[in-house]
Amino acid sequence: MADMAKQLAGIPLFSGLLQAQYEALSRISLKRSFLKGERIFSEGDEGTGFYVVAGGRVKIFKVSMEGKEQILHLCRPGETFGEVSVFTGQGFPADAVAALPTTVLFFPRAAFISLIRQDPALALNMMAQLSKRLREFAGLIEDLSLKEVPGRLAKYLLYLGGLDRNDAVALDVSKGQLAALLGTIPETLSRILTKLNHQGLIRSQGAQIMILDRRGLEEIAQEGKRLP
Amino acid sequence: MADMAKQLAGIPLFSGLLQAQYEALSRISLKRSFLKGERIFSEGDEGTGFYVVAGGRVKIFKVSMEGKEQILHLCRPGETFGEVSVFTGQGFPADAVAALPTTVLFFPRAAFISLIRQDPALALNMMAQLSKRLREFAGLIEDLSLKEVPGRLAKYLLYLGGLDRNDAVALDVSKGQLAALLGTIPETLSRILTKLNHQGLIRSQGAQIMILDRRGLEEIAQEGKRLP
DNA sequence: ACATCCCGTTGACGGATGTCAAAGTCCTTT
DNA sequence: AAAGGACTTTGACATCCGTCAACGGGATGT
Repeated sequence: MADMAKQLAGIPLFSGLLQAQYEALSRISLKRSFLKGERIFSEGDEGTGFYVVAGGRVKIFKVSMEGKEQILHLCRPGETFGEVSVFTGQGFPADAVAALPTTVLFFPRAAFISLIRQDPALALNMMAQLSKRLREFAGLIEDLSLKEVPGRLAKYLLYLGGLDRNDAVALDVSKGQLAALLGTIPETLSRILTKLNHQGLIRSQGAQIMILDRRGLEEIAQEGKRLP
Repeated sequence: MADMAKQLAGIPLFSGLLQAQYEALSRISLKRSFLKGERIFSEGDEGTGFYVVAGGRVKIFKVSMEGKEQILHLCRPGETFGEVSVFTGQGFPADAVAALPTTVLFFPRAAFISLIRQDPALALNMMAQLSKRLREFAGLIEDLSLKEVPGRLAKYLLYLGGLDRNDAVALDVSKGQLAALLGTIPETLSRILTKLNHQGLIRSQGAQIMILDRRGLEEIAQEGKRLP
């Protein structure tokens, strides 16, 4: 139980809480594991609580009638998902599937809310979490509506390359999933990658991509410059 | 001061609080008014607090390099905006402009946070507010990515018509703004409205629109049926 | 080693939508 | 009433992107 508390302390949502809170949290939480591809919940399911990713990765997404999917978020360890329905009382707004072998902690709604009532720090953390997600979504909406696919891809590559100021980046998702993340389809993504290669902006080989011209990518990502 | 408290009680964010909280809220809030078209804040501005619409309407939006705008949300009386930067501590994630002559209440960040620490009900309300917005954004992302413009328009018309089960709806925004809300441009919106008229699904005349074929609109909105 | 399958790539094609230009309409102002 | 301006509509056009189809390659399992 003590190491459980230590594990919880490393999660942003639970940072800076009192010791008693960690014990309470570990008491109410349930550990669940999923195989890669296994569904965690579906859109519309009743939300009886929310989740924190302990290990693996969880894909939150919407699916169209024709089967095309738009990824809303890829949750990595320490991130939460399913919180929305805890506070609105409605069903989950999207689907959740394990994108890798995944372990999550589940926090039942009622018990968690009563903890929030007791500890304002937990409430503030949760609000920060929701706000961060809201900001991300606003960015995604902006990208989908105001940028073309090359712009979104360039932005993503720069994001990957900006993490460690490294020009050699490795895609951490399959290209099909990257397409769904960028709001397009694998064919289009493949064509644009080819163009970027041809233009000398990147050199890509499988999931390994070298950023050759940062400035060029920035022009595409920010100013919407066209690819010849 | 007493009527101020009464006014606050009508706002979802502040529902169900203790009397003392209403007094505290009115003490820390600032009333501000804006002319139609006046800017309330810009993306990136430091967020020193958040707002509640008292009267009028506030447009929250993103603008592309080329000047196209995507409306994220039209805030009506009782709704909040600018909360995200209160909890993330970063700048505002979008622009805010008064879409009508507008009055807002401004709540400075530090004072509001200290109120949250004192009243879990306020915290829970705020989380519900954030969650509701998150759900909306998820829907907008889904629409932008997975639906075509006719689908988004049909959904919007059905939304307007569904409020009072009335088949005679009146657009409450200009067509240019509606286009920005749907993630398109006025020309495209105009063409699609013409098509819907021609198809006998609606009969539109200026801002007045008669829904003639609900089922037909639903097919377009949900199943992505094409317009001939 | 071979077959199979999944993923990614490439090509041909069409449709939806943004761009540019111009005309038309409505409302406000003078 | 006339004039001006903003909003809306319509047309011609370009292009991005999704669809369909076929191919290639690497991984897995028999």
